[in-house]
Amino acid sequence: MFPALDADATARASALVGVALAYAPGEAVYLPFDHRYLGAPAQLDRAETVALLRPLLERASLAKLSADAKRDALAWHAQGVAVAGITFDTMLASYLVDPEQHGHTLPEVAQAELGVALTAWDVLTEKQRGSQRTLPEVALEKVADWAGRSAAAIREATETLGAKLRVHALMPLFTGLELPLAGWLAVIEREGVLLDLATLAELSKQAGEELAVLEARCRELAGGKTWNLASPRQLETVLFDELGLRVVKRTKTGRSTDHDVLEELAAEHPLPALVLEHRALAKLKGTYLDAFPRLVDAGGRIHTRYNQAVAATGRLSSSEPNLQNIPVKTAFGRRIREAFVAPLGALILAADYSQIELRVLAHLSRDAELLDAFRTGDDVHVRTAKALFDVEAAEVTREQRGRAKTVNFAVIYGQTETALARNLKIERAEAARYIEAFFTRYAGVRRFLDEVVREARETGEVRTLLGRRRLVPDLASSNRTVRFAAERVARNTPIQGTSADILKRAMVTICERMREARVESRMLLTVHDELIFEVPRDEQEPMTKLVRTAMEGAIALEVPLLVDVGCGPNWGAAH
DNA sequence: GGGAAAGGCTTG
DNA sequence: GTACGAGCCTTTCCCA
Repeated sequence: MFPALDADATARASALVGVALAYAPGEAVYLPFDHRYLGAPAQLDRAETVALLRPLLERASLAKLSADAKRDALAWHAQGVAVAGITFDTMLASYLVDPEQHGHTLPEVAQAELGVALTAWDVLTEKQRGSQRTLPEVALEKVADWAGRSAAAIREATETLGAKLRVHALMPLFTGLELPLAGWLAVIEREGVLLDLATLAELSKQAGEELAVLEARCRELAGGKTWNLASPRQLETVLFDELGLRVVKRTKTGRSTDHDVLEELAAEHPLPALVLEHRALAKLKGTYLDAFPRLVDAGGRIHTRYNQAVAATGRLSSSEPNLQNIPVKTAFGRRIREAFVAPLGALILAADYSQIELRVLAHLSRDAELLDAFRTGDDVHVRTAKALFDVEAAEVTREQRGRAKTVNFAVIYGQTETALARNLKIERAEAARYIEAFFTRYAGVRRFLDEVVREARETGEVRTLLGRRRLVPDLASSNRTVRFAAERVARNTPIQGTSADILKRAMVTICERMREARVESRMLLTVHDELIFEVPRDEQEPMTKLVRTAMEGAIALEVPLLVDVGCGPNWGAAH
């Protein structure tokens, strides 16, 4: 099926650069590797191979294909090569065709698209307990064979996936949004964000002392017994067997001690509240305060990975470390954000969309009341509160606004009255009344959501405003639980996914404009509806304008998009 | 001793 | 029997 590969050329290219196969030079380059493989295999000269491949990679018409464009761009940048003209990416294409059918790594795509079983990385490197070969330690013939087959699979999959992108009208999203975004994500990841280690150390020390105090008090309350507070199993024994507290909820294997349970039991005994406090603090210490210092580079920066082919709705996810779940809700948690700092002479600029999902819902549903709320600039939660509690805007209490906010989100998530009741800690009938009141006030929203589900049943898919699709086969399930879950997915995905489309489009535009304007500012982080930048002080004003303009103008909706921008010495102060 | 599952916590 | 989308930590359990 494929022209015979020149074994020597294959081996040379593979081994030298990590693993790259220059295939049919002059036409295309297929890159079956990512940045982890740049371990400079010893057999060949790195500079020689970089020199060999550089002209291919830096010329737009030549460097055509890639399994994972972002990784390639990162890896090559480390070699001093600016990859240009990546025009395909099997990972992103597979993700757009069907985001959740299977994973989108090259072996998974090869299996699904071609029925070809590629050797897994862990098999190639003979990973066994405690040991794994590095690429240079793998026999050259094996590496070459692996690289060659991978490159051939990319070539084949590019054909099949390209056809599917066209059939499903996904090409504009692919070439206009996801592919350019991949390159910018590589730049963002490479840049990293500066951490103030002294702040983290101080907070860790405080947390440690507080945890010790909590442990001592818990021990007293448990009758002098010492146990591991981090163990739900042991806590179960203490609470229910030794203290005789009542069982609120069960897990698969025992009696639950989760947050809701402990909150309820707090009314009967002082211990649960202390355990809650301990858990929250231990979480912050373990996940952020103690983990981050180990992850910073020599320049004090921390580099996350933005996964572009994971979330089924089209959102990005962040890992190693996840910088999209940095605490914000508690006072102590917010102090962790203060450790994300700007270097001397610069500021952190944070820009976030105001209520983007509700605005998207207003646009998609064309509901008159919701459109009016956003066009007149009213507080939409207050509007909902007026409907729920039958009061005038001026009479809405904070408590009522908070409940209305929860109801607004409940609708976006397709929540049922049972779940809303549990969430708001009210009777089911009361929750049902809220939901009914919401849909009476926003009648167009109900029509829209019903229509989304109806159409999804017909077509088997839902789409976002930019045409991103998600398949929902479970709408036809005979299992009620499964079917209802699919209906919630069908209702929520166009809203969450359209918001993701908008933010991604803003990211690409902003990065392009920043490059054109030759600013020193850098985009550092993205958190679903928020973008974080590092901005030299003398660029604060132009950057504020650039970012706001691009975000608010990312797409024209039936309602305005509003962006809040703030600056400060750190992430915490920028809001 | 390693890996997977379970339970729980963080975020938009 | 029910909230949408994610990732990471510790403990527990199982197996070689």
